[in-house]
Amino acid sequence: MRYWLMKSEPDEVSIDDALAAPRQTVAWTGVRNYQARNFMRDAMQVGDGVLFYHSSCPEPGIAGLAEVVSTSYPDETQFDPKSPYYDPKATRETPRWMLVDVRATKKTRLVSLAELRAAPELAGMQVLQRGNRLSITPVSPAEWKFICKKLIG
DNA sequence: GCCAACGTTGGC
DNA sequence: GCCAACGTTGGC
Repeated sequence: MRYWLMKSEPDEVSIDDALAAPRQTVAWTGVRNYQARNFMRDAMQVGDGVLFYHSSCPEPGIAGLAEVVSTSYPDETQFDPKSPYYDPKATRETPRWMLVDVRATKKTRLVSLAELRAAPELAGMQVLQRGNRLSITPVSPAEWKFICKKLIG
C-alpha cells in the first residue's frame, strides 16, 4: 500500500467532476512525462491512496481523497490524432503512455499549497521541493497520516 | 503575463 | 554523448 499525490487541472477534471463520474472513477489521461508514467506503470497498485490536487488554478492545493482502482493500461488518447495528447510515435503494438483508473472517495476542504508549505512535518514532501514539476509524486506514510489527520480531519 | 525550473529534441 | 535551443509546467 503506497500513497501518491496526483495533480489535475480543475478546468480539465476537478474533484467534483471525478465524484460525478460513473463509479466516481476517471481514467488518468494525459500524462506525458516518463517519470510520472513509470509511477503509474510500475509502482501503483490497486488500493493505493491518492491526494487529489488541483493545479494551475486560482487556489492550488489538495481538494480531495481518492484511490487507485486499476492496474495500468494504455492511455487511449495517445492513439487519437484529434486528441491534444496524441503521440504519433505511439502504436497499439508498442504503446508509450500508460495510465490507471482513479476513484474519488471524498471531497475535502481545500488544503492550500501555502498551508502545505507552512507545515514543518511536510518539509520533505516531494511535491513541495524546489522546481518540482512532476504531476504524480510519492507521498510517505507519515506525510499521508499528517495530512489526513491534521489538515483534513 | 512573467519567469524559474526542468524535460525533450536534434545537430554535431 | 554533449549541449544549446526550445517547449512545458505551474505558482505568482
